[in-house]
Amino acid sequence: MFTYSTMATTSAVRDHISTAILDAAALVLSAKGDTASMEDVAAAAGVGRATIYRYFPSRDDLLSALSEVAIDDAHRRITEADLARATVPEALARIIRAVVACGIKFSVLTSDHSHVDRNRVERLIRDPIQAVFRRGQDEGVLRTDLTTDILVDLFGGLAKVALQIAGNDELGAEEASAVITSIFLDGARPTGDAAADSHPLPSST
Amino acid sequence: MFTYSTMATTSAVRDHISTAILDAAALVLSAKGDTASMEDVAAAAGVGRATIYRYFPSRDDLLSALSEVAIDDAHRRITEADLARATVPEALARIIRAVVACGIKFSVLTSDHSHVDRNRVERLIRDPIQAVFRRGQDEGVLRTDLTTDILVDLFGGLAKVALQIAGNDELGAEEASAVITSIFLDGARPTGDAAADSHPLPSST
DNA sequence: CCTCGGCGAGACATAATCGTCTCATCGAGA
DNA sequence: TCTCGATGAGACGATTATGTCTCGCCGAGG
Repeated sequence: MFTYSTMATTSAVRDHISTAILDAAALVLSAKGDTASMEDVAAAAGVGRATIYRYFPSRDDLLSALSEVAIDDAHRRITEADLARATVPEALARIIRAVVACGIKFSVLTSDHSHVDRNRVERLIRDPIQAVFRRGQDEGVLRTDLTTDILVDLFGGLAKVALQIAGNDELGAEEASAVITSIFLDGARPTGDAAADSHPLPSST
Repeated sequence: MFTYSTMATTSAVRDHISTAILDAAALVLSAKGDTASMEDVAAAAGVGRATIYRYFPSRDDLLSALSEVAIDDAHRRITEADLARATVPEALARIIRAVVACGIKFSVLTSDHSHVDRNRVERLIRDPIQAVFRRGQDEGVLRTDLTTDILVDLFGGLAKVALQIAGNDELGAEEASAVITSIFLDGARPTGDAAADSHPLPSST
């Protein structure tokens, strides 16, 4: 038998340290890439290298856990965004806000070479987003001359830029998401001042 | 003394092998990230590992040479695009075409963690592109509520998407560049069917 | 046919990292 | 104060990649 108080404190502390390690890992990985060593992570987390192995048995386990946390965080924010009950433009803005709020963790999911469960990302994150785009096309708010896949890719590319300029403090999170939504929906031409040049697309694929 | 013919053949062969190694390095690095080993590169290039060291004394030298080649290639294409003599929308399309033509090599320049001379990239590649955006704003073709820096970043994000969908063979190079240009300039709303939702931007920073 | 230069294969030493282990220390709780 | 558990520091062997070297091979040119 053991005292509950002790266990409670301990497990709370464990969670705290575990989170610190994962955050540090996200930071270091996004900064130095896959070549970041366990010592780098330990230093960034302010713990000893051995401590990391007490929480994550191997490097692979750490990376997998990080990926898991990133997916969960992104999924939670996407779910809370309640995309289905917002207008499409508002839903797009919420998606960007969710991505920016995820911050560095989100970039873990977009870095090709790591331990990311692509199927989970697809199902938990990309699918609900893609649903917004499909709805946008159905409602006539989004172009239908491009596949939803490509629209999602384009929006995703802009989302990464939002992450970057919000991380650089070039713009605040709110401004950044407004900019991305505005550019994606209406483009970079001065508002209301369209035309002046024709850009025919090859008829839809 | 030595025969010219021998030297000529040899140096031609050397150039050929050197290029093969650099191409393989670009391919492997973009696929596996910084963790790619010299053996990976050698295998991809179809040469022995020792041969790489005969051409590039160290791993660093290989990466630096690769970066150099990538910068030169991108710079050459940007220069040949003759951006200053095209309309802004046409210039944007040419930029995307140049990026897509660069292919995998271009992604070397955008991968944060490597031996890229940021100043050279800034001066040789980003500056001429930024000039197009500045001109676009001056001519009233591009919004002025965003800094040119941010516009370039946004366009860059879309350029990477172009690279990706062209690499996936989802779209041909021409289509991809047309799509990106069109989305960037006019957005994802159906053409001519604007309105329906207001998205006020915070007044320019 | 013979020589020669470069290539592939692989052995080798070195360095870095991983993963395990031990030990001294430190703080929380009895 | 004393005990216990977890931490940080660091030693250790194992693994892996780097960079150097040698050796056998092959194809080009004489």
